Amino acid sequence: MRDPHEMPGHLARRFQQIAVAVFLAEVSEAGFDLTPVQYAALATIRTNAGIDQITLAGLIAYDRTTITGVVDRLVQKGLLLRRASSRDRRARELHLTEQGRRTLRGITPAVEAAQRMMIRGLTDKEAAELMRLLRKAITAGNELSRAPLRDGATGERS
Amino acid sequence: MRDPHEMPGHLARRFQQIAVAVFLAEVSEAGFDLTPVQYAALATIRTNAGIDQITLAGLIAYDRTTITGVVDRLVQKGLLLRRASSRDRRARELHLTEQGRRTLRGITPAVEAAQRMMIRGLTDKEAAELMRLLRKAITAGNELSRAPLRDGATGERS
DNA sequence: TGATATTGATCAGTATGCTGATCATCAGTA
DNA sequence: TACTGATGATCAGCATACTGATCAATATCA
Repeated sequence: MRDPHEMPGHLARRFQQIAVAVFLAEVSEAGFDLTPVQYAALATIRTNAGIDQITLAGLIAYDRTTITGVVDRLVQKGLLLRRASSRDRRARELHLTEQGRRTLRGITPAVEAAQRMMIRGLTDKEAAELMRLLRKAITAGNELSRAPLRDGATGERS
Repeated sequence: MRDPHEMPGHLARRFQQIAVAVFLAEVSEAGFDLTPVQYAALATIRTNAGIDQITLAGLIAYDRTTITGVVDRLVQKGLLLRRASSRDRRARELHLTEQGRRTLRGITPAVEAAQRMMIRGLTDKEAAELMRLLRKAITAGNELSRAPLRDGATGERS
């Protein structure tokens, strides 16, 4: 374990580094300008229209202080609407714009190509096993980061 | 593949997020103030005294523009010496200070505890398989990021 | 040798991600 | 109702990472 290259932490960082690079390359080649983080936020808002920022952060495991900037940039790009909630004046309701919906539809092939590209060295069986092991490790470690996943769909937050 | 949570890219990001949080928690609890990136740089310089910054970046797959700031902060903390090379006046030679060596020795147990913690949900066999699959995917994707790994030990750069 | 290309390092700018703080609002209770 | 605590959002500050540019020094080759 003395060699940093054999440490899980190093491998995690390196795989993530490649994943982001591949995502940006594929998306850019398809003519879009969207980061992995922005894509995940957009896709999550599509299936949760009117969601507030904290709940959004929980659904994709982003830090609450990070989500502010991400939403800022998506609003800036015209892909998102942020408006005050009528029920809770602290909260902001998030909605896709028509351009946001178009962007999501158009970008999907590039995103899926990127997912295949970042595991291109693995067989299908190996790729499936990698996903399974990552999910298992992530589930066990969920509470260890400041921004754990909050599965809102199950009503856990109620 | 429509659910972002099933995408390799999302899993990569989340695992890395947990890995960093675990590292910082363990290291901080042991009384040290060092990031994963700073640790890897320090450990690599220990076994490659006098290395220049570009070579260091290649050995741990950091971007060359990132390494400048990392080295800055390590020098600031008194763990590293950066001095001009006599053979190539463009280059900076990096050396550990005595405090840098002491820090590396003292921090090792915490670093190893962190590596175990971030895969605590897996059996030993599963953990080994996860490492193998990550290494394989990373090797195949090495050239896809701006900061690929350059294995200086094999003399590839000669 | 002299023009050209390459290389080591740095910088400005942008985008995550975090720590810790603040502010307004809401919810619960005495 | 007034107090207290919790919550949604934002902010300042710091540390990765990246894009693309610049500068000085070195290497290469006509």
